[in-house]
This record gives sequence, structure tokens and C-alpha cells, in this order.
Amino acid sequence: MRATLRRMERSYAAELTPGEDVVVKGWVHEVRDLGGIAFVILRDTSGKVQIKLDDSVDEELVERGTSLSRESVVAVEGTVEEEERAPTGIEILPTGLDVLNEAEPELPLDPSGKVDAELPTRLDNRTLDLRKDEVKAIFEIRGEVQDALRKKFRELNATEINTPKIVATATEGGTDLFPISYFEREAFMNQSPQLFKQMMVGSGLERVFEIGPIFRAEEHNTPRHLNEATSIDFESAFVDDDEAMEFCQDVTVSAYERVYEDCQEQLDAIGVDLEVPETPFEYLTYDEAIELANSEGIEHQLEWGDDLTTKAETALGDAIGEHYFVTDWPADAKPFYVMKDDETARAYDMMHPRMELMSGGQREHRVDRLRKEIEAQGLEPEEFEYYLRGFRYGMPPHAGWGLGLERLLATMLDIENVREVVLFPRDRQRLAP
RNA sequence: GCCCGGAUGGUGUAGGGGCCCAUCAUACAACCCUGUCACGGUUGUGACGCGGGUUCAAAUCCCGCUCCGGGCGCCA
Repeated sequence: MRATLRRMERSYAAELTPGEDVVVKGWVHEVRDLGGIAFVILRDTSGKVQIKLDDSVDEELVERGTSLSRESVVAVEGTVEEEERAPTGIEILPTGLDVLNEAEPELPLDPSGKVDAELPTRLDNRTLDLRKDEVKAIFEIRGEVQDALRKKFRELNATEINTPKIVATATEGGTDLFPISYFEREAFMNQSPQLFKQMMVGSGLERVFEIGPIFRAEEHNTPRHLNEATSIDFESAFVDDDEAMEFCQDVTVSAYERVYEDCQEQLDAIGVDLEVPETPFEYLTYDEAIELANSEGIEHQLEWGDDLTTKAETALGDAIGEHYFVTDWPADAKPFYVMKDDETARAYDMMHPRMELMSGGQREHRVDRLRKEIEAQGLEPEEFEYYLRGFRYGMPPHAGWGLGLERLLATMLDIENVREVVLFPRDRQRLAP
């Protein structure tokens, strides 16, 4: 059989035709021994297929088949037969069975889903966890979403870039950074590609995007924060805030459309009835947003200048019930690179009813005003010289935004905790695996 | 950073001073069973996070530690 296995092509469980001789490879999902007849359920990436073991099969093979431990990896050679009593309408009558890798009995979690496992247990055993259809589906969708985003960005003539993740200084004040040792100097893991993508706007590229990791050392402990997250960044020359928001809306909707069209099977596995958001999204100014939030009777009434609290976000989300933008924020609430008109900043956030997804703005492209803003926020312009340099020799007006991939997925798939949509999440207590 | 809550067999749980050498499900082991599809049946295996304290008696109450979950702040 070994020699045969090497030569024969592998067939997938979901793509078998009655009458053919095949070799299937996968995991032992379950063994059901009824006495005179037994069934091995084999699972591969495509689905499951039943292997029949009865007195028409070689006795030694039946013995090997019924003593398999769950989740062992096997190769089974046999004939596909039509059988209406089988779960998928077909089953395999085996002529050979090789155990390629035996799994230890007593699994740390149950991939067949009979008994739930808590998230920490699942994350410690992510490979086993990902054998469950509903978990696997999340990551298939995640891959599909990234593909859809890239396609949409290219339609918008944006060039995909990769900016450094090891940097000498903070992007802005506020968020704590992870310090690392860089030869004899101190360096940091970058919290955002913000400054680099802006520099690229002034290069020959004009319009750029990046889907990459960002690192934040904040010790938050919530279902919507990660210390390593994936940011979808966009920045474009000769674009204003209104146009940039429209792009964000379009990019978001394109991700929904792709999942809706191509991932129905995965959505079923997760149990989500996906609806593509209606466009255009609603626009609220910051003034309107705090007024609406206050009128919804939130506990701590907001005053002008306050950031939207979690309770306010929830109240707004409930009132609006769909994606929306909040524009014209108080100038003091936004970082130095956002363009300000007196008291307000030309900044915008895109919200899902459950949480903030995106933050962006019209950028300040005039180097003298940029210097003043850096100083006004208590930062040293000298530390940003590498950045300001790009503004001294021809920087076009520009706008852009950063959208959180994990939040986009968690809200799209109605998943409570963003950790669920990351293979190996990094949070306050988790550094491995 | 502040504030809550939790930790019981491999996994998920019940139990909140004595009724507990700890419940149920699943798993694992053995046996029975010829159509299962969360197969069924019988028997068995296996646990109170760590350290200290209170008490005649602690899984249960108290203190400290470790780990985990959540809310808030802030953010993507």
C-alpha cells in the first residue's frame, strides 16, 4: 500500500464520485463502532467522508480502523460507493489504511464540538481549534477580505507599500510603545505607518495603501483591543476629507460584498446572516453626535471637547443602527498631522454601531504650520526632522485613514472578541503561542 | 492605569461550612451491539490554581500570590 500511496493522487472528501478508486487523506474525526459494522469519519479541508468497516473488509484492516485514536492522520485507499444511508450519500469501502501520524488520546479540546472550550484553551491549542468549521471559516473569510481590500485599492490606483515596523520615535504622543534594543540604541515597534505613508504621498507614488501590523503597548483589557493589530492604511495626494471618507466607505463595502458573494458556506458555518451595509453611510458632525448621544440619556452627559465615551458610542450605535461617520472633531482631540480650522479638526472617524473602526483626516501639508502643531502638542520638531524633510520640497494636499482589520472582521461576523479573528493574538497576558 | 468577577477530572460544568473519599456531560479504557450520522448500552478511570489562616469540620469563609475573564479610561 505504501508504494501505491506515493503514486496515487489524493482525492478530497467533498469531491468523490461513486465508482472511482481513490486515496483520501485527512484526520480521524470520529470512529463509530456498532459491533458488526463500524464507521470511520475522515475529515479533510474540503469536508468529511465516511469509511465503512464491515465483514466485506479485510479483518486486520477493520481492527486497525476501529482502534484509531481521534484526530490521527490517515490515508485511506478504497472504492467510492453510492449509499443513501451515509451522511453525504457516498461512502468508501477501504482496501488499505495507513496511519501517517497517531494523535495522543485525551485531546485538549474537542474539534467535533461536542464540548465547548474557553478561549484561552482554544488559543493554547489553536491548530486543533482551527479544525472546527466555524473557526476555520473565520480565517478563510479573513483571507478573502484582505484579497478584496487589495483589489479595491488597486481599482482606486493605490500602490501597496510596506513601511518599517522598527522605528526610532513615536508616531505621535499618547500611545505607549514597545521599546526594543536595536544594536547599541533604543528603538520601538511602530504604532502606526502614519508618518511614512504621508511621506509617500509626497513621493512619486501619490496614492498608497498598506495592510500591516501595528503595535501598541497600552495595558488595556477589552474585547476590542490588541497589542498587535492589523491596520488597513490609506493615504492619497490631491484628495480631501470628503473624498477620503467615500473611499473608506467603498473599501469597507467591497469587503462585505466579497464575503457575501464568495463565502456563504463559511458564513453558514459561523451562523451569520450577513447584510451588505447600505450606502451612503450617515454623516454626523461631532456636535451632532454629542447632542444625539446626550439626548439618548447617557449617564455622563458629554461636553464639547470630550471624546466619545464607550457608553456614548453604544448609544449612538443603537440610535443609528448602521455604519456612520463622525466629522469635525475638536482640534485638541486630534494629533498634530491633522489639518485644523480654528477650534475643529478636519478629522473623521468611521463607526460601526458596536465600535470605532476607522480614524482619518485631511492632513496638514504646510510645513510651517506642521512644525507649530508639533510644538503645540509638546513634541520636539527635531525628532520629526526625517518626516518634516518630506514636506519641504513639495508636499501636495492629502488625506487618508487607518481602518482596523480585526474590528472590521469582528463587527462583520458579529464576533464579540477581536481575539477570535486573530490566529495568535497578542494581548496584555498572552505572548505565546 | 482604575474597578468588578472567576479558577473543580483531558475538556465544559454542578456544588457557596458537615448531606462531598464531590454532580452531570463529554473524553479515555474494557466489554456488548450490522447502518451509525452528537450512535446506543454496561462497567471502570480521572479534579477542588498555589501558600497561609479561621473552625471540631473548608471545594465552600478570611488573607496573600499566580493565572484568567469582563467593565471603564483610551484607541484601530
